[in-house]
Amino acid sequence: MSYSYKFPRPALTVDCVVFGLDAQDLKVMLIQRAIPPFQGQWALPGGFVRMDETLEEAAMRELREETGIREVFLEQLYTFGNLDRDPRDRVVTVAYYALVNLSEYHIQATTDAKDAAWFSITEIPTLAFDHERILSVGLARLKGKLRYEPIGFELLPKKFTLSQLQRLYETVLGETLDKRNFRKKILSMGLLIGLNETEKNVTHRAAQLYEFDEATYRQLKEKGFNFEV
Amino acid sequence: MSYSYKFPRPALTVDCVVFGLDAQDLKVMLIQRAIPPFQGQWALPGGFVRMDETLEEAAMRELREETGIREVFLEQLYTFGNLDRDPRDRVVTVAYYALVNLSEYHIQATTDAKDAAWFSITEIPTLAFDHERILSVGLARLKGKLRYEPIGFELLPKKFTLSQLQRLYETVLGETLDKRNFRKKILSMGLLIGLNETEKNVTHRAAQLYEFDEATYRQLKEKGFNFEV
DNA sequence: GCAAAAGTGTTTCACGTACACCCATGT
DNA sequence: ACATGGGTGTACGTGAAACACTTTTGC
Repeated sequence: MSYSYKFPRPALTVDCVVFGLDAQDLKVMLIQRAIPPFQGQWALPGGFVRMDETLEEAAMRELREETGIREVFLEQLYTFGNLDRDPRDRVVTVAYYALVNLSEYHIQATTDAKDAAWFSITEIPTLAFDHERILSVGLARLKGKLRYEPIGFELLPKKFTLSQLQRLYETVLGETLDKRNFRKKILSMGLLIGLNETEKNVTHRAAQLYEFDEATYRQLKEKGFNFEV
Repeated sequence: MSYSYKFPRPALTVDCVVFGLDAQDLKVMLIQRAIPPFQGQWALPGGFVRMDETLEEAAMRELREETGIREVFLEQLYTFGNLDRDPRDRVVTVAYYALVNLSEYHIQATTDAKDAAWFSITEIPTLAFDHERILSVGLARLKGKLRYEPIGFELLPKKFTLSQLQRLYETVLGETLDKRNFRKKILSMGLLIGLNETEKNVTHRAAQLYEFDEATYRQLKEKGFNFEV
């Protein structure tokens, strides 16, 4: 191959920290490596960046190929460039994090040859490369952003109850919130559309369903509004 | 050269958005390119990542070589990987931003062959590559972080007056702040050490000097304290 | 009728905000 | 003495936090 700039080049990969939320806790998608190095170990989904795709496209493609996930919230996290990340070669990786709605979306455990599975954030196995560090940076970012940007909705179905939303915040942030104060604050922002619809198949009083009002959020944001929970 | 992973590789560079503050306004360090592409145009300092250095080391080295700057606050900003960033080749760049104290530190305009100069943030010339976009992302980050992390002190001399600190916030955030409220808030955090020393060579009443108490900040931070202006 | 979660207001306190005058220093 | 910024306190209003009982539904 021929390059215009004649310098030795690190290999460039993308890796994705994919978060999902189920009734129990926060989950992360991992894949079991089919090939060395770290063959058989669990790792974040990811792979090499091709010459004809942007970084975000590469992250999307790897997610699709390895986990079947499409059209999710995806945002760049951090770029890791330590010298010893990969035992074979110098590899720099651009990490992304993704938020998926685990309830609507029963993701195929396997699309590629590898195994893919959801792990509770409290039961993460030893990971390949420096992926434990990447995961912890991803988790810190999720916690940080959840408070002042409305990204939590990406983890819920389109229609959700206020209790689901509250549980989401409690689970991710690791603290309990007061029900009345939470509802007051969330509803006072005027960013939830109350539907004439309630939960189904539930063994107690059915709760009202809501949708996040993305259009209104964008308008408010332009005017300097700050989402904050 | 021989690589373990046989994929074509994008070239990898680092670029730095270096901010400084003088009596007038916020400044950015630019260098004039000595070689193509974009020869003669202004650009952010930066260059290729070597195989034996981390990304942060590369950013530090480029700063040192091109501008003479050492030992500054440096933090990763974002990684830019569009296909058309460089007309000659696929180049991915990891951008950093740096904060320097422009008053103590009279930076050599030229250390390398290129010209280096400070530009007011309001008078930025056309920049090479996608550096205008990188700069705008850097500025947004600076504004965002200034509010909830004590990074502003990096732009001031070690000993500073409260008015200097307030002017810094006003300049970067682009809004005026109430003097009494600003002092009350800043001092109530207990993170400034009041010195038995005042300004020198000033044509009016000399103001008391303060230092940022980094050690105390770190302790408070561990306990969950959040800096916020 | 009972279990399980939904839904609902008020009081209290802390903090943010608005605001104006005297002081010290150098020329 | 005058010009320039340094330094200081209070009153008010908003929003965060604490807190408990009734309602609905399925079993």
